Amino acid sequence: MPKSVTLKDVAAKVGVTSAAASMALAGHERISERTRAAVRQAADELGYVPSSAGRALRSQRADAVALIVPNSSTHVFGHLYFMHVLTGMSTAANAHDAQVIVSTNADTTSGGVAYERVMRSRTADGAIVTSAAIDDDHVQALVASGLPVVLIGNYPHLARAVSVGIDDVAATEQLVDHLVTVHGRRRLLHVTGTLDHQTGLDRREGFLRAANTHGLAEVSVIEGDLSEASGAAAVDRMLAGAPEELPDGIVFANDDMAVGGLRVLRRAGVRVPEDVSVVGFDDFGLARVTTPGITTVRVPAEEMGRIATERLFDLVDARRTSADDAERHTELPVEVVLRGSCGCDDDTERLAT
Amino acid sequence: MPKSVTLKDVAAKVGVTSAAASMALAGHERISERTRAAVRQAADELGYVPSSAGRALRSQRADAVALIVPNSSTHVFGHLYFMHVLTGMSTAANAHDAQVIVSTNADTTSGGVAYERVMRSRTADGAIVTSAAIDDDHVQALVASGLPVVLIGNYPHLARAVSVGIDDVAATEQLVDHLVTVHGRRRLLHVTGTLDHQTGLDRREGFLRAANTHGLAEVSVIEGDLSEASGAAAVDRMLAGAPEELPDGIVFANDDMAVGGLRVLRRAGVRVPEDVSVVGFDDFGLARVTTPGITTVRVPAEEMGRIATERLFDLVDARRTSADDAERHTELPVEVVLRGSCGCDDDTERLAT
DNA sequence: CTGAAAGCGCTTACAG
DNA sequence: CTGAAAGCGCTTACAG
Repeated sequence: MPKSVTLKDVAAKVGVTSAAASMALAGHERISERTRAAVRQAADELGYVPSSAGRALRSQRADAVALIVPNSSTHVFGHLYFMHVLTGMSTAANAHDAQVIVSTNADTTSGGVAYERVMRSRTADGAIVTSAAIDDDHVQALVASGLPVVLIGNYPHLARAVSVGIDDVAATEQLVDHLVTVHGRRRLLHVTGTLDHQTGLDRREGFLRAANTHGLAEVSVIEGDLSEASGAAAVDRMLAGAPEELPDGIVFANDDMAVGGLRVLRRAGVRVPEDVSVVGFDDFGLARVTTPGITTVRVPAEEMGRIATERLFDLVDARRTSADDAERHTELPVEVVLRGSCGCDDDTERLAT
Repeated sequence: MPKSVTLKDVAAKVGVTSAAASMALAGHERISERTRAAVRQAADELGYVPSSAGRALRSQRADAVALIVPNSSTHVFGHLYFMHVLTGMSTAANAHDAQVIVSTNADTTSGGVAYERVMRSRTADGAIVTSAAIDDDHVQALVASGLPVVLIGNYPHLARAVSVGIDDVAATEQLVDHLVTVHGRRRLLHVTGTLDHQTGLDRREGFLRAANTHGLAEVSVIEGDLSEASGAAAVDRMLAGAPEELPDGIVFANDDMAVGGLRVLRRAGVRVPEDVSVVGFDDFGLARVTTPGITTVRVPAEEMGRIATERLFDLVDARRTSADDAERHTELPVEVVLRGSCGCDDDTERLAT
């Protein structure tokens, strides 16, 4: 293995102290222009790269941010979601010359201690936590500990936390509006997400609110868990009902469940969208690919990751200065994407306001 | 922000030196059982977590591994692929109490210097490089530098590199065998992947080899780039040919292109699988969801990530001992997954040998 | 203005 | 056997 080049090596080559070399590379005024140039050249020639450990130890800053993936989430939320968030984080982190650490909980049992370990060990200067359950004590503890954390999603019970999210209630209302207003659907079924997550509650709330607004009498709700299988199961249950009372529209709390639902409907010979309109939520990749394409709400996961990370760097920097108390929650706009599953034209995918 | 607890704090609480406390926590024999217990208790009470920077600086080891994502790849390869690899890496890294760093190249221009920076700065002890182009000089340089690196994929031109991959040639041959033997297809089209990646070359090679084995006279090849759009474009071009010479089977080098191809075929009124059999490659998530489902080869991306990381830790450890020269290349088995797009029964998804 | 020490937190090799 | 220094690589605050 190649011996790594230290600042001392660079300094020795030029004939200055390593302190001087450090300042030279930092472009410090007090080092003469000539010396600075010499040091820079020596560093280049030797292939010097500062040791992250040395720098971190001295500056008390790791120049890294962590994405915390709760152990339950890999299954509950899709791979695609995390990758979008990660992409957004990378963009922001690159802009700050910081590394991105992905922290998955090793064991399902001992749970969230891992969160705090990462933070207390100062491996990362702060963390992004996404898709945490409402009653996740570890997240609560992490936020309460005062370590820099930005949450993705809505956490009304964690009022002090900094977060980035969308308006799930309003977005779901928009979907229902569309089904009622454009496609004349009135017997709607909602298949919920996990109800221990705020998104699950909010999307259900949006569904019920819009149903109420439109005076829909025959609405039903089945609890799902965001998995393809649970979407399929919900439709199975639905089809077991009286034929004349079958819903003419299904609002799935995410696209995965809609995929499972579509499969069951197809096998049962129920035509989508002729007999039943279907809508999903997320648009992380699947909805575009099915036949028909799934009308859905596009969640800007990548932008959420990017903005959350920007906010996180604000927090980290604020610890040195103390310009705290910017806005606590950032809400991003979403778009409804119209495809074939609701009854719109599948070929010309359109974005509704 | 909470002041972080150091070893000195723990030591002070017990009344020993920090050196002794360090040894106590490490379970060192020379510290009495009583002291060890006292130190452990103090550490617990104070919530002590070792500083990763301090430890890394001292031990010359970061306890972290990096996943390097070449800038070109985010678009070329799917999000799902990286997430599978990342999941596998996390599993292995957790088992070694190591962090996972995701390193995306910031700028498209200056390119791969970022690779070496991460490594030379010792932020990570080693790196996994995946989906690198054949002529990627940066990867070559990284491997040549002697820093611990494990490649995912096949790199015949980098004979000394440690790598984990699958046999793309044989897998593609299996697909063709299936189309010919089971479904009687003989006029086959291959839509290639990117030909500056070994997988692209190997899958084409497998296609041509099998076509030759079966004595297929009317085969054609169109170059693609793994994107959905390029799959669609390839089929557009195919459909522009003489109707009586249209292929009766298409072998796409990945599922994304197959998705694009299916869309175009559907719009053109060509029935899949009745008129044309379609197969893809990867099975990272899309192929299961389309209608019909896409017959494909399941690439064990998660396992590749896990095993590559295990190999990487071997390399990192080998630098201290020197038990080098295990096997250079690990080849993992793949499965053909039969779905509806080739003509098999879509409902009972089967795995062929 | 500039040289060089001190110290971030840790662990091991050394001195007693 | 045990106490405490030395040093990993870095940068800033201090002494001259």
